[in-house]
Amino acid sequence: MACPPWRQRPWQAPLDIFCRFTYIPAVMEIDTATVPKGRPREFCVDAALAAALRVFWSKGYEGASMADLTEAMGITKPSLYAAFGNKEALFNKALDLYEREKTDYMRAALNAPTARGVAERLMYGALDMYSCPENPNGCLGVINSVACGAEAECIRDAVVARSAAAKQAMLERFTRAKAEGDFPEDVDPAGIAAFLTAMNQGMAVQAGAGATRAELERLVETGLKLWPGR
Amino acid sequence: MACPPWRQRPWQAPLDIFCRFTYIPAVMEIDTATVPKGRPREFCVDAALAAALRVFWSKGYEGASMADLTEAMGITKPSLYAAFGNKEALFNKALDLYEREKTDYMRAALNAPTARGVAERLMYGALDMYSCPENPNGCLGVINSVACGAEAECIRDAVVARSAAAKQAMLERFTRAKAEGDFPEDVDPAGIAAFLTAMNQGMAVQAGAGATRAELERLVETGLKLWPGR
DNA sequence: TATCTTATATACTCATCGGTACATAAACGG
DNA sequence: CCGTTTATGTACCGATGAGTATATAAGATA
Repeated sequence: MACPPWRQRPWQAPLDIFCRFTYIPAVMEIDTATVPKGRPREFCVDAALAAALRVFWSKGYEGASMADLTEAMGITKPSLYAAFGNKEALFNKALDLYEREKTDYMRAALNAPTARGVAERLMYGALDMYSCPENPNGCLGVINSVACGAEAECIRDAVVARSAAAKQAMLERFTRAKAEGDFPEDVDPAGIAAFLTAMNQGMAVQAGAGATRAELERLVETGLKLWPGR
Repeated sequence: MACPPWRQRPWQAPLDIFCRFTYIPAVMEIDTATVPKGRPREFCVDAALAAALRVFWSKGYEGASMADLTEAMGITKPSLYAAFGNKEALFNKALDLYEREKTDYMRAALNAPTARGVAERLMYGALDMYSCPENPNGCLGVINSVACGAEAECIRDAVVARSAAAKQAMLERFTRAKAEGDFPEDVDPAGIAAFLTAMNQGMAVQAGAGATRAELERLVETGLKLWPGR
C-alpha cells in the first residue's frame, strides 16, 4: 500500500507503542527521527480518535459499544485495541482531545480583563459549542458525569476531576476579580463560579434535550443580564 | 402464606392486571370491593416500585440492569415482568412515582404570590431534594435525558417531555408575573424560565458529581441574589 | 529472498443483557 | 376434593457486551 499523506508527519509510533496500554498526555515530545518497524498502520490515529470522540460525545461511555466505535472509526476491533489499549484508554484520549479542541475557549475566557468579560466569553463560547451543527448535542463531560453504572466509575471520576479543575480556575479568577472591584460587596466568588458552572451544565442538558440555538441564546442573554456589577 | 399486612389496603390487583403492559396513572380510582383470583402476590407493589425508582435514580435507565432491579426489589424476574410488564414500563411507573413524590414541590412553588417567591421555592425545593441523604444523588430526569444509547430513545423522550412541561408551566407563571409587574421591563419570561431550569439542572449535575449541601446552598443563594426585581 | 516486526481480518472467548418456558405453589369457587 | 387462576422459582433463550487467539499481510532489514 502506498504511503498515505498523513504518514508524512512526524511519526507517532514510538509514543503509540509506549502508551499502548497507558495514557500519556499528547503534549509529550517524541524522537521524530525514528522510523517504525513492521507493517505500517493503515489508518490515521488522529482521525480515528476524532471519530471515537464523536461517538462518546453522542452516546456516552457506556452507551457507546465497541461496534459503534469501530464502525465510526473505520477500523476493526484488534486494530483499535492495538492502537489505543482498551475502551477506557480510548475514552481518556478522546476526553483529552475534547478538552484540547472543544473546551479551549474556557482557558481563553479566563484571561478577559473583567469579570463580566469572563462570563461573556464563557457563556458565548459554550453557546457556540453547544449549538454548532458539526458537534453532537450536549457536553461530553456532563453526559459522562451523570451516567451510569458502577463499572464506569473511574470514567466518571476522570470527568468530574476535569470539571472540578475548571471550576477551581474560575474560582481563582473571580476571587481576583472581587479584589479588583469587579463585584459588589455581597457577591460570593465561589457562588459565582458555581453559578457559571451551573449555567454551562444547564445549557449542556438543554442542548442535549434538543434546545435550539435561539433558546440557548435567550438563556445566555438572561444570564448576562443578571450578572452582578458593571 | 398468611395475608401480609399491606394486603389489607384497598386491593390494587384489578388496576395491576389491567395495566400489566400499559401505563395507567395511579390516580385512577378502582373498584375496591373486588377480590383477586389466583395465588396472591407475595410482595408489595408500591414498595417494589419505590426500590426500582432508587435503582433507576442511581444508575439511569440503561445503567440499571434487571439483576440490579430484581435484587433491590426483592423479587424474581418473572414476578417483575408479571407485575410491571417490562423494563420500560417499570421505568415509566417509577418516573411517575418520582414526579408524584419527589418533584411535587415544583407544582406548589408556582403558586407562590410573587415571581421571587416562585424562584425561592423552586430553588430551595431542589436544594432539599438534591441534598437529602435519603435520596440518590442527582436528578432522575437529568440522568436519563443526557444518557444514552439509541435503544433508550423513547425513555429519553418521555423524560424530556416532562421536563418541557415543567418549563412550560414556569413560562406561563412568569409571563403572568411580568404582567403583574414582578419584573423590570427588560426581563424575558422565557429566558427566566430557561434560567431557572438551567439552575435546577446545574444543581442536579453538581449534586450527582458529589457536591455538598453547603456548596449547593451557595449556588442557590447566588442565584437568588441575581434574581431580577423585588 | 529470508527474516523480523507489526497491523489486519476472521473467528472466537466468556459474561451479561433483556426477556421467557415451564413446572409448581397458593389462593379461590364449585 | 377438583378445576381455575395467578404468582413463584429455576433454568433457559438468543443477542450483544468487551476483549482476544490465530493466521496472514505488508513493510523494513539483512
